Amino acid sequence: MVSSKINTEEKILDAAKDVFQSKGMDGARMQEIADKAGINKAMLHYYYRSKQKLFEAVFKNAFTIMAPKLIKIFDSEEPFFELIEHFVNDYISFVSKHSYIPIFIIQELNRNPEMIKEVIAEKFGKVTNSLESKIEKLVKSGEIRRISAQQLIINIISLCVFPFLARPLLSEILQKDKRAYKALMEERKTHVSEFIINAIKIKQ
Amino acid sequence: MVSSKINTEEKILDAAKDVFQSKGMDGARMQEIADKAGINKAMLHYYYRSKQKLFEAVFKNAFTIMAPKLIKIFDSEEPFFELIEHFVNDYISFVSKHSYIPIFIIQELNRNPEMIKEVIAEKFGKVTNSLESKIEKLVKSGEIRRISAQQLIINIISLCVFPFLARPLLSEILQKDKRAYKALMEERKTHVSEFIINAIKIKQ
DNA sequence: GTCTATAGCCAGATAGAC
DNA sequence: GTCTATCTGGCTATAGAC
Repeated sequence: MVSSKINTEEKILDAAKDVFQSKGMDGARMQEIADKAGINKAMLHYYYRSKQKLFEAVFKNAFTIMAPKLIKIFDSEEPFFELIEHFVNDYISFVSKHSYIPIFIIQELNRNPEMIKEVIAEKFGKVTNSLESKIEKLVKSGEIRRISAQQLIINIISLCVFPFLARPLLSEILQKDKRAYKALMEERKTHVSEFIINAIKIKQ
Repeated sequence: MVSSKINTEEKILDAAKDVFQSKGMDGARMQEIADKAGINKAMLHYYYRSKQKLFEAVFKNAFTIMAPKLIKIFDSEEPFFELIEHFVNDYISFVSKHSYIPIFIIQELNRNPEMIKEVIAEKFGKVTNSLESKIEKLVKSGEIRRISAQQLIINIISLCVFPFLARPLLSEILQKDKRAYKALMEERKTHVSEFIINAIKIKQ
């Protein structure tokens, strides 16, 4: 029984996602994808022509899931401190559930930086400007400290994502097993936004 | 002239470093390493027996360069705020010069998390404790805000390293070319420590 | 120690029957 | 659409001459 008659095309994409995201483009094997999808190698080529094309489908998919979550920080009308709280909480929750996605995207973009131009569109350009001017306004009105908007954006994303990329290293340094590390990440949903707000808020 | 008669073994390790760090274990080709070292494939096996062994030599080397720089944050006797300033400045300088190393280590540790146990020794365990108790002391004496020592450590490392891992993504989002992104990283040498200190310092 | 030549394997891709 | 069988090429690794 199980997933008997969903689209073969989708079964392939699902299996490919697992394999590519854990092994990377170069480490992935078409045979393993076929096995995991419950079909044979020939079918992979029937649907996707080549390993490269299949990989691109998986990558674009991952990026398409990731981008809207990320873009929320640029794109909200909430008051700034609430925006930070919500973004940090939501984004860390998302990455906790899909921890393969960031390392996959980062890794493959470093392998082949040109890929980004195919997926990013100009979506981001406009929204970054709007956040930047929002931050600059808060600086001028004296609600937050003088700070570079771009640096602040980098900081927010860094604090949310990095601990998931570096989990093997950090969990060893901090002597945390899997469960304890997960608890630490859970804590971060509130810790990080407090940290950021403390860094920028001007006390009256 | 040039590097004519340095050890063949070192020439190999140098070439292997370049290739493994830009292509990863799976993407690297022994032929390319041989070409870059100016010798032939047979020599690679003569000196290192297998691709795996050569890779391990490169990985341990990279980790051995990285670890002492990282460990400085745990291991210094400076006053805490100065420690942060110096660590952030030095670590970002280091990563700027060797930007392949962090992505290489992170990537390969995710591919094979067991590797860490072979390289990390217990060096880290002791020093983390010492930093943690130092932070806890500052919390109790009211010099810095109540904060989890471990979260703070994660934050510091995140803010230093992540922008180099995510450069292809961030430089596209922020619309920075290579030169402008480098300038942003230069700025971070002071920006990040100010940000951290503002986040934790208690104003009188 | 260093080379050329090649063994041996395994991957991605395709042909062609059903 | 789905399969089996196979081609073709490229890779790691080794044998063996110098």
